[in-house]
Amino acid sequence: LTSLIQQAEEKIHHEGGRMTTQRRLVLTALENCCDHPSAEDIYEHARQSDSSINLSTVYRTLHWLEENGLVSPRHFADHRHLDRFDPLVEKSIEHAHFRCSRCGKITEFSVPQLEKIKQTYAAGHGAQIDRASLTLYGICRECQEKDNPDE
Amino acid sequence: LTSLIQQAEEKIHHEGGRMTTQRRLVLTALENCCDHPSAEDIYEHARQSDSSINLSTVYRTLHWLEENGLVSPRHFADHRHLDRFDPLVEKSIEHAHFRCSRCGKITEFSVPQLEKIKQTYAAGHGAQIDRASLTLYGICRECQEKDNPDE
DNA sequence: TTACATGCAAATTCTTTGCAACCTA
DNA sequence: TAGGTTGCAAAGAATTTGCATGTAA
Repeated sequence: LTSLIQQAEEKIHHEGGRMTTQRRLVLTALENCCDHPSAEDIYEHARQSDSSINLSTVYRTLHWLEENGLVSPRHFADHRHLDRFDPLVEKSIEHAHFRCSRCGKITEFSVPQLEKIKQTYAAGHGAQIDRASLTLYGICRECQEKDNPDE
Repeated sequence: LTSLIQQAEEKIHHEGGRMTTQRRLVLTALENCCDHPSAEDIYEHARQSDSSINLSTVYRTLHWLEENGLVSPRHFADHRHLDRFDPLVEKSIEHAHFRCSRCGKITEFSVPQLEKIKQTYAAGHGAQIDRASLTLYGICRECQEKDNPDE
């Protein structure tokens, strides 16, 4: 298993891009600074090695890494940026979502295993679980067909 | 099963609040406008009935509904507001997260069922799944103990 | 040498807040 | 009538963009 930096280096060169000090710093921060760092966390960590690095560079690098499958963005329910809402009527069945990364379409589906997963975590960690959020990301059938109209 | 508006009406009165035209419009929009509406979607939908409604009212109502368990916020990976990042090395094991709504602490855990869930969806819908994001929300053991120090 | 990347500052987008006016119970 | 709610406008926060300059290959 190769490291994040090695994989990134390979991809960057493969695309005709360049490995820079700043990109190395962002990659190092991603691995070392903390679990689930925010852009700001990464910026602060990188800053300790090179105080001239800029926040926008961190954002640009993060986007690039994401597009190339080297980081996975996570969206936790903080207080800010609550993007989408589902109305809830009491005891409505828990559902999950699929989101197409190409066209953005969101599809709901039910996941019988979810209840069990919640129970298992609750039992194992003594936590009280209020709700679960499961989203799959990928390419929907329609978008795949658009990509390969001949098949 | 009672409707969202009925449940909201009950809760509002129970808390000494008031049912207003604007709140009714937001609730109606939540049920009718589209799946997974954004605050903006709800605003636009509500506007069609009363063009004087304000976006900040929509946000305030949405927050209130969320605090009272009547809507569930969802966080999809759009282009904006990518809050947290996980580095990914190829074929790293898929993990899920628990986030305590009280203290904000995030715990990772593995979910053997995830692989199966992805495969099932892919097979059923012809989609290509790139990654999954599962987060449980609730109260962690520590925070529960703080709430009930006597038990 | 020549694109590609960067820093900087300004622009955007999304969300929240203070406050006087308004309206529901 | 009284206190919860609203609209408005301005403040905040997080993120993106344009452009001249710097730099890896």
